[in-house]
Amino acid sequence: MKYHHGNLKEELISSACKICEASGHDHMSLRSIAKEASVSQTAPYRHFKTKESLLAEVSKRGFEELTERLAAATNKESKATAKDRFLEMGLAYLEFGLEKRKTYDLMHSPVIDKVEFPELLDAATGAFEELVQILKELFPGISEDSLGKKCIKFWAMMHGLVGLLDMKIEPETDTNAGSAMSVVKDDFRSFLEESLEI
Amino acid sequence: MKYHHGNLKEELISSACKICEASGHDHMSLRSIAKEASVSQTAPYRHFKTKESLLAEVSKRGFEELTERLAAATNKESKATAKDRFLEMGLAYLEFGLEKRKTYDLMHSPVIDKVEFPELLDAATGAFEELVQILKELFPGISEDSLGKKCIKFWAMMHGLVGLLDMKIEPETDTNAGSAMSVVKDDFRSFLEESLEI
DNA sequence: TAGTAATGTTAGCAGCGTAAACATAGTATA
DNA sequence: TATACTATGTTTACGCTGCTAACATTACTA
Repeated sequence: MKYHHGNLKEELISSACKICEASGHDHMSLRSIAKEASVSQTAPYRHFKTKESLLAEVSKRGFEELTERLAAATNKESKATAKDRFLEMGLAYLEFGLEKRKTYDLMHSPVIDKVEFPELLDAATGAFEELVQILKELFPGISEDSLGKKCIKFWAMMHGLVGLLDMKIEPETDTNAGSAMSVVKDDFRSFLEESLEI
Repeated sequence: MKYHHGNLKEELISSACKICEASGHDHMSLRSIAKEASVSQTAPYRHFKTKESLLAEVSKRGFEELTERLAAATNKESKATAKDRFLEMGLAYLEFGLEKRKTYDLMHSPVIDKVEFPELLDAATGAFEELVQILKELFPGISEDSLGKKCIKFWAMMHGLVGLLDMKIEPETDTNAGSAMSVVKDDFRSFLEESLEI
């Protein structure tokens, strides 16, 4: 029986990330995470005060990856116009949300109180900041007030869109031409371009 | 010991609704619901196949109430213009989301798979239909395609807004003038009016 | 009035988060 | 180098959970 794993904390987090994306955060048990890391059921308590704090770490990693993706999409090094990079960012957000659906759910789940985990709040805010920056670039000299409104509208829309796209609520128009899935997938760029008018 | 409660199913649902709004859906236990209804721990199983199906019923009631509120806000009997009634609807949506925050979370939680509960999906779609109707009225002769886009954008934005307003992610601009809370509470109507341009 | 279906209870399972007590290993100090 | 201390693992156990099975009571129906 060998004690001292060496890098257990990190391995627990990555096990947790794996299980989260595979089964969803409400099917994650501390015991199954420990098992995945080949360690006793209570070992995680040497590295995390509660289960919630481990989930918070998973959520934080999610926001960090999202931030990276958004930053890459709006990369100033690119020769693309600010508008094009803005559109890329919107696409990147949606892609992350749909690709890492269950992690995205955890990130937005009320199960984890962000107030209790300042680092998680920072990570979430960091992702939001990417939007703030590109919109500042798109609308130079914009007032703080207008900028705030634009950010909120766009962020909220993107967040809501992920939910709709995943069929949590599927709209129903007469011809079903308005299916969220079809509308956005068919012409996401024009959809986003129009959104700039918000 | 008196058997046969008489109206247990309904009482379980209302107990569940009460506990949900009080503690949040992840702190609801079947046992606490049964206790609230002064009945044994396994009694609910005579009326609900699983805990999830009871939660689905709570969620369904939530969508029904939301639908009622949206319908009341856009009431055609009213002498207000279509635009005003549209704004009222937006306000009603936000009010519901913030007022019944925990129920709203359950309604949008992935814990309940709407595909497994067609009646829940119907209830959710019913709420969405209220938006479709008022937008049709606002934009007579609009194409199905455009209508679909408008609906999706608006619905997504409102949903995202509820999340932002509840500080799940609080935006951070230089002066904090862009706080979701302040932006929307200060001038919700103008915020929504601009949204019509989407 | 007898038989059956509906609806309640009790007992008990396995899985959960977590705390307490104990075991081992690595590190700092005498 | 010996010893104490700290970090990090295990074992055991508690109360709570969703759920099943077996049983009890009441309501309905032939």
